[in-house]
Amino acid sequence: MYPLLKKYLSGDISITDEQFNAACNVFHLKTTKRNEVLVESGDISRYMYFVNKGCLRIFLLNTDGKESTRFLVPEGRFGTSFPSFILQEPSLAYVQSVGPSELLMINYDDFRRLTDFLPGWEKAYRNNLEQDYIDSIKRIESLITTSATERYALLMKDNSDLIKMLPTKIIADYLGISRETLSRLKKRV
Amino acid sequence: MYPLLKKYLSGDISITDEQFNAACNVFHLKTTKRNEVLVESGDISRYMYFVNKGCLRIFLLNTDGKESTRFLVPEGRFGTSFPSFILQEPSLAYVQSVGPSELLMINYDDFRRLTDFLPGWEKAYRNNLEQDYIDSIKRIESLITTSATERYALLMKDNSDLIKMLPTKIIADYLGISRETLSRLKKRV
DNA sequence: TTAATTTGGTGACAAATGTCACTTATGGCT
DNA sequence: AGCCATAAGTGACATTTGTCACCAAATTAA
Repeated sequence: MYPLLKKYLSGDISITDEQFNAACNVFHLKTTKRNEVLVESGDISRYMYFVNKGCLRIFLLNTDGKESTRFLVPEGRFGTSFPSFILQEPSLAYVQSVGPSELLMINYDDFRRLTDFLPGWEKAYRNNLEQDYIDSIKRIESLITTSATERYALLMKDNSDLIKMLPTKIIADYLGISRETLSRLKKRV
Repeated sequence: MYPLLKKYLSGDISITDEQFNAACNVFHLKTTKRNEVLVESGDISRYMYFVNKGCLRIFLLNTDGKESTRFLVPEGRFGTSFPSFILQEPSLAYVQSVGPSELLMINYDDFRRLTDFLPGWEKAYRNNLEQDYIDSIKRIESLITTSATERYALLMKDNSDLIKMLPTKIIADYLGISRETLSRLKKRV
């Protein structure tokens, strides 16, 4: 069961089925519908979600009703409103499944205790954090150094699968531009 | 010596002078001049720098010669070209000290081994990573959700000390806008 | 299947920001 | 102290992007 999760939790070293099963006890399966909201803005994000199938979206809603996508979490990765989950304080962002999804959720205390079951987790978690941080640095760089056109071209090159499966409006607010602007970029590029 | 570093390395638990001294052996003091470049784009960033005095700046240089500041590292924090250091691959960014600074540098292998000397480091490092990641998420949010005017107002509120000590052009490319635009914002806000 | 809703595209115009050229002010260095 | 290089400010104009209104296409839900 859940080979993606097992791979993710193992890190460098392989873990036994017993160890993995013990860890699995603290994960709960949640099946979501399209556009289902898992965390509302203002809630404390109590769970970390592993995307076994589907895709999560973390987004902000400003006072004018405009949405901005902070992150997209593809299959095989953990995601949640990270600042809220880690600090256990109210979330600015919403967490939503963009399509019908299969999530494995784990609460804060269990997440912090994962290391008790899983010998490789301490290091694997640190590596994942480092990689997520690096990804976010690259996102910052693209936002401060490139125009919308370049950002779209880059996303198309690196994440063409995301572009294919997600509606334009989500891609647009992930890039930090309006739907209309993206619509026009598509013609030019 | 170096109370700021000791505090940072300790994390939650206090460490003894002996433990700290052992750790100190792998740090080397470097005194830099204003605008001194520590890592060139294309180099592998071999050191993590602890800012004991002064301020570091991590910036990108595009083909037109325009600079963009990815991060500013204040006193009492670690900084380097993080993706390059962690992955030990060539850096896109430059690392520079904005004023005369006092840095404590540690090479990659020693950094990875810090945990051998310091009982609290594993956890402290993870906490710092989480916090740095959260900070970068907030930066992404401000870049995708707010206008230049709002970003400047927010920076002035949260980091007025940085604004005071750094030249306008650095603040401008940290915000991802041109010097001229920032100049005009200052009058309006 | 159909009706309703959502999404995507486009024109016209507005607003924000960038670019260039130039002047003034500042601050580092000898 | 004084010179020089760098930084900051500003006007005019170009470019990019956003906003609004509207229609077409696609997708969802009944």
